[in-house]
Amino acid sequence: MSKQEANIYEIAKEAGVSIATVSRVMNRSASVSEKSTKKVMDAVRKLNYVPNSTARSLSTSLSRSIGIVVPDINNPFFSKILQGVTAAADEQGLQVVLYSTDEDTERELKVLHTMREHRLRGIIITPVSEHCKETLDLLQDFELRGIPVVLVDREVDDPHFDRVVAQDEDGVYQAVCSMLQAGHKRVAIVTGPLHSRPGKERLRGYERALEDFGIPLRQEYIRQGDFRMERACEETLELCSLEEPPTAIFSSNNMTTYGCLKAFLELGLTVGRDISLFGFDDIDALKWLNYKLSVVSRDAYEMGRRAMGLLADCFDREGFSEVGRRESLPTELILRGSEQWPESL
Amino acid sequence: MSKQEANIYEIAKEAGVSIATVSRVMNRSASVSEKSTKKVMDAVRKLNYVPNSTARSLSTSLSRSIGIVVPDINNPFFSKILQGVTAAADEQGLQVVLYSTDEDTERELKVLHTMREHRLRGIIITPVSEHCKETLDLLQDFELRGIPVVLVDREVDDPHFDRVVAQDEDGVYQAVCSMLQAGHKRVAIVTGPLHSRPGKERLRGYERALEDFGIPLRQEYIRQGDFRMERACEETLELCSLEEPPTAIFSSNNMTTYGCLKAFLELGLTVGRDISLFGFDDIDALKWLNYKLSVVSRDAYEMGRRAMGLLADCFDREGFSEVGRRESLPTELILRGSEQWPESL
DNA sequence: GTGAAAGCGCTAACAG
DNA sequence: CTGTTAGCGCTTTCAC
Repeated sequence: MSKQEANIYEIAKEAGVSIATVSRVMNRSASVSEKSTKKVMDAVRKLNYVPNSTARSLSTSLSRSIGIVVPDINNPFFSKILQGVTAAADEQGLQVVLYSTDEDTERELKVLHTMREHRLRGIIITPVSEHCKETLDLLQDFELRGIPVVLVDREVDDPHFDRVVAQDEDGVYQAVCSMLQAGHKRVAIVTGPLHSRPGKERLRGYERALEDFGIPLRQEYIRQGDFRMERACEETLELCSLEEPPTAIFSSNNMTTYGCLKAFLELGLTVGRDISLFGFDDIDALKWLNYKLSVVSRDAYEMGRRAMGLLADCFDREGFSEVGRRESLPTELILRGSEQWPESL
Repeated sequence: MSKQEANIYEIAKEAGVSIATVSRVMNRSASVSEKSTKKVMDAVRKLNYVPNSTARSLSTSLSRSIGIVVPDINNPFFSKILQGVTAAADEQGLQVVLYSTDEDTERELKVLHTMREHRLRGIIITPVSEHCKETLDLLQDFELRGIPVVLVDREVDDPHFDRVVAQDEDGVYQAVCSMLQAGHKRVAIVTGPLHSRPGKERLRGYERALEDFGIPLRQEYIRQGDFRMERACEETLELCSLEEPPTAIFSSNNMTTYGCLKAFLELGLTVGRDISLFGFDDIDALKWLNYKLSVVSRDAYEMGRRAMGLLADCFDREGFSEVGRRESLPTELILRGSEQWPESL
């Protein structure tokens, strides 16, 4: 019953060499004679030795773990990002420490504080809000301490950080154009929170498309949402009860899309027959159910991978550049027909 | 540009006390005079000091992080568990290190190996397979080293570990009974992998229900799936093309349910009109879309919390008991009508 | 090619 | 109440 962990001294003793030699063998850091190597390896096997990474981190003052902060683990978009990050981190031999903020600024600050104690090598984060001063301070503090930060999807008021985002505006622009081309004149949008880059950019794409088609913006067609189903449902209900309701709606994210669909159900409206709908972010469930919804799609998994890539890059470079790099991934228009002019109109 | 981290010595010097006093103040581990406390706190603020948890871990040989190993981050069931675990861990001041196996035994072994280097305080895992000897060895090795392991949902061939599971058999039994009560005589099941507890138990629930209703089992109605959509779709297609096709199907998990629905779509069958369906695990997307599917539901979030609870419990106790505890959470029958005798039959 | 020894930053006796 | 000191397990000069 050896509840004890063997340490480097025991291996050295067992192998009849010094701890320095053991260390060299374990890290292949310098050449060691074949004879010594074998003796060490035998001892390692015999005592079932595994080096203690905590001690190693302390000694080298270099951690092997990165932190990732997501606002909502359950949203498929973020779990895909998480998947991308963990896959890429694994390839680099890095561990991923997971933190969740539940879209709550208070929790975000708390999380960021505890993260400071744990010597993380770097941080990947989708901040709750883009204008939270305290969050920004904390993130800057990390960089000051030599811990690089990479933003994903959402940004903060500081061009300094590296970031990976999608070309939201462009995607939405094309999506709305496709609706307008289909003959729609009254196109509405349920936006995301306008204090965040994604929310703002998607709205801008919508506005630009309307302008290009010479269609004046109507304030009552621009409903602000919060990327959550409930709110989106309410806004959609109100949209549909306008004197002159829209014939098409653009929904700004996956949860918003569910909200729109829920509202349609309550009103007895069928997409493609009574109204048109275009969503942002593809939804596996709908796809599998063969629900013909056109969407602006992006590769969340790849976004996660890229974020890890940028971070790993920072590790290699000395110092930090004044202005962060910005990886902007393309979006893809997936047309499944729901953008077309509804049959019954 | 203080890219340097302040350490306990600098604080001690700045405050004019010894490092022991600083340590005591930071940990409230012993009483320190008000005067000293204030001096230390001032120094801490001035130098923006944050204790180094790596050094602390090494010194106390007590880690503040636990590892969680999931087979598929993207499956909502596991992301809910993850949510429960992180929430509970957070309350205990513990960090969560995330590992993903992608349902691959090779990756699981690799992950488990790297986990040994990182001094985790405990481990929560849903193993890929229940009979993998190497995985079992590794898990036992953790326990031997004083690192407790808690199993979630799936088990391994060793009663020693603590575990949290759902009462799958019972839930499925009741579900199938409700279909039989509705008048169905030909009820099929698309199972999960039968080398895992969930797969086996759910099949047993199905069998027991049929027996209790005096309906002989028909092998052609028991189709083995793998908890994935594609396979479930194929099996369902075959089921429906039998000479005497079933009038009702029980699907053994959320992905399987998608597979069944996909098959129905291809065949032009509508649930509730042409065939009955009962699923295991509720699906948010379907619920939001007001899709009337009856399901056996369980609280994955709570399962995650319980797992963390059991683990925390192990930390407090000395030594390990011979036989692990087993928390068995109830399932809930959510009847939405899809279990009823189809209209058109 | 190898070993001795000085840290990495902190905790925890042990004296005072 | 406070300071001194010896580790925690490993890496890394610096001699030999």
